Amino acid sequence: MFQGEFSNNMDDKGRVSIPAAFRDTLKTHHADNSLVITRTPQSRCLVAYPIREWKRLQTRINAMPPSKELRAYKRIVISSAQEFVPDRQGRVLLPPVLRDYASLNRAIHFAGTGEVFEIWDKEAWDQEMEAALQLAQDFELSL
Amino acid sequence: MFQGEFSNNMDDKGRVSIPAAFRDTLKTHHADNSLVITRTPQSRCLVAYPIREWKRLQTRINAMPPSKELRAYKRIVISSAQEFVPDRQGRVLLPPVLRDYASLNRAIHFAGTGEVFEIWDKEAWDQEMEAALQLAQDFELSL
DNA sequence: CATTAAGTGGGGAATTGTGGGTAAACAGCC
DNA sequence: GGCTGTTTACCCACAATTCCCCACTTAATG
Repeated sequence: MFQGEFSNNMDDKGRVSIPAAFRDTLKTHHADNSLVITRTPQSRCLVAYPIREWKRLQTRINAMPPSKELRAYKRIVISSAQEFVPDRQGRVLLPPVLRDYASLNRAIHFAGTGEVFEIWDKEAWDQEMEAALQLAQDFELSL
Repeated sequence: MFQGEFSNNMDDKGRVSIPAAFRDTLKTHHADNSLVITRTPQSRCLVAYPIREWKRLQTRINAMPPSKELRAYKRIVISSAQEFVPDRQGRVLLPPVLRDYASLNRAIHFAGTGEVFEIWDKEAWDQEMEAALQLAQDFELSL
């Protein structure tokens, strides 16, 4: 289970430390410290899957009937997917394609969402938070 | 398995480096570093097949009953197909026919799609991405 | 305080990508 | 055919990126 939020800095070479908490859950729950990182259509951020979860997603996708939307989804999610093994310091080097998509600068924000975790540019995350606040506020009033 | 996306530049002579990751999977999974590159009717991009995959496609095509559509398909896909062996630096020289079809300029984008990979003009790819994003946003919610 | 763990920075070797040079192959043209 | 200009194949050299290691800083721990 990936839980909690963490902020780390990407260095000039494009490396970011995966939060230790996440590396731990990888080790203990997956016995394998590699990650598949890819885009996601719903926001301008990246998603990191443990291999097992990634395979599950793939089989779910392959079981779906073909459609325009599915093709689009595959283009976004599947084609950009790459496997990463953190280096001895627990970092991964994010390639330009992924960096660009999520417009990652120096400050990176990690957010655990259960089976996977998201990788955000800190600023983008903060904005998303603001927007989410608004939405949730209005929502609560109607409760 | 061709996975991940990569961007490289085509030089003035029309040469592009095949991403090292793709050359690797060619080496390891096909023991043969030659590629068949051709047009695809689906989008304005090129598709690169390892020889084995190319042959599979051919046999599938040959097994089909003749039709107007098949003839059109063959014209697009088969006739433009050419075999390439990357040079010592891992590049191929894309001939004008192929370059024109995909309107390749300097910035070239490679996208792995499993058994094959696609070759796009970077700009065209970005546009495709935008469109795909629109389509896929609602779609993902249903996963 | 020493000690451990986490994040960060940087050096150097190896790999990958890019630019060019030269000679062979090819095409068009007188 | 022989000449000429263009394209292609093959080679070398440099630049940029990536990989793998070590070291420093800061914070948490006993």
